[in-house]
Amino acid sequence: MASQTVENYLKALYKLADESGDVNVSDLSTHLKVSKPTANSMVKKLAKDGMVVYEKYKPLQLTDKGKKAAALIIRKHRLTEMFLVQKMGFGWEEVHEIAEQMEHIKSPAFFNKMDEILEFPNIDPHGSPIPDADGNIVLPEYDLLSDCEVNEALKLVAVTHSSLEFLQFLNTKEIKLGQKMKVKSKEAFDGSMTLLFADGREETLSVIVCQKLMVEKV
Amino acid sequence: MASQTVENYLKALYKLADESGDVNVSDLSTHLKVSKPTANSMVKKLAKDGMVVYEKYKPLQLTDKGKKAAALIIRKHRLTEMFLVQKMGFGWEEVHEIAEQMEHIKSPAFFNKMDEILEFPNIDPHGSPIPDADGNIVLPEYDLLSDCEVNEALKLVAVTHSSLEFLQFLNTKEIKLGQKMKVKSKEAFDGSMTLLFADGREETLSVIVCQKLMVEKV
DNA sequence: TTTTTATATTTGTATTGTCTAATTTTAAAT
DNA sequence: ATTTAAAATTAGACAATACAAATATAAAAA
Ligand SMILES: [Mn+2]
Ligand SMILES: [Mn+2]
Ligand SMILES: [Mn+2]
Ligand SMILES: [Mn+2]
Repeated sequence: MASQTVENYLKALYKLADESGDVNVSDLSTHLKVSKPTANSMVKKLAKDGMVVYEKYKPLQLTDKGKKAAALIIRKHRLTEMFLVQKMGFGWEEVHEIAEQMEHIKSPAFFNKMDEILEFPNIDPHGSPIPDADGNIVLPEYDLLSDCEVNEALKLVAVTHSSLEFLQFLNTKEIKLGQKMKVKSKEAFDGSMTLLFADGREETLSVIVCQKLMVEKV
Repeated sequence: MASQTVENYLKALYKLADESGDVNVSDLSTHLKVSKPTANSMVKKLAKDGMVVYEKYKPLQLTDKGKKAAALIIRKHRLTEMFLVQKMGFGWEEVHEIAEQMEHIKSPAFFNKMDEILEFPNIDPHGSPIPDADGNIVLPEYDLLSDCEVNEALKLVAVTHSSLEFLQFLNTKEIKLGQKMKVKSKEAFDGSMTLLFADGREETLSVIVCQKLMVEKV
């Protein structure tokens, strides 16, 4: 059974590859807030255990085994977040830190029960897909709000960053997943967008925010 | 913040003192399935941290600080067990192992939410009292079923051992907390008791079982 | 009181996961 | 083509947690 430490490395490798293609030891050390030698020696250990393909000075790659292990941890993380929000009444901004710990619980029965109580959800409270029990994940095809044009009718389906500060900012603006909206205007100068929500509300968001919101055309 | 390892030692010291008065290093090493030198060095570390009063070759004692820390871990354990049974549909025999891991989650908000959802329970699914948020615990005054006499009217209020095997045994006999019963007979020879339940059912239980059941006179 | 046994402790070693400092390799800039 | 900078690796150390073997102490038995 992998230690919590090893599990966190696997998850980090998976996420970094997902976000930015090639992953190097520095990325990993930055993401996990450990020194480069620490990340380096862990990578060698993971390679020895068949989790990572590793050649000195080359980008890191998870093996299929490593990917599956990582996906199963992410499954536990996201099921937990969904449970905390849907069944325990937490806000979407409060659940990440708790899930960060719960994802290491060793009990298939516990997570299966969560899954069942939640009626087998496909996404977590931030719109990220939940891998299935085999570690397979369906990557949804969403658009970045910042790439959308004036007059497009959209639905907010995911946020790509789930920091406390960002989610609290969205809370103050009453912006939630599932909301329908239309792009009213887009500033050429700074990329900021004014959105018209279904309930008539209008909000102007900076490009920095729009780049973190994923939408679907409706 | 105490490590999971340290938390397990504190909890073990608390439980052993509760069950058997004086605790020595061997008891601790047996209970936690570690060698005596390992237990010995941990005890010295706990003494240095003000959790344990320790003098070479003397019985071990938790300080008030150590007792409080232990009680707060036990609080998390028992709240979790209650949540798993009451809100997630687990059987009382399934929850101990999961709670053993969940008790180490660092998130007051998480356990406060559980407490609230459960409407501030006083006992866990096995009838053990749940310490309050300050680590104070009310020790209930129950009787051992094995000490009761013929014809006494009783209510089952707690089990003193929660092993999977014992709880599964009780399940097969459909014996649950809260059930009312009367002692129909008691064998002088082997101490076994025949109980008459409120629903008319009769069960004969060995003294070994009766010594693990706590009752209240009604 | 001496001997035996059980318990406890010390000593020395291993593993995991971390660090800093020094060195090496690769990539980028001149 | 050299030089410089960034990235990666190696070397050496340390804290936490564990063990086995050797030794010491206390308690029980003779
Ligand atoms: Mn998360
Ligand atoms: Mn984690
Ligand atoms: Mn328990
Ligand atoms: Mn535990």
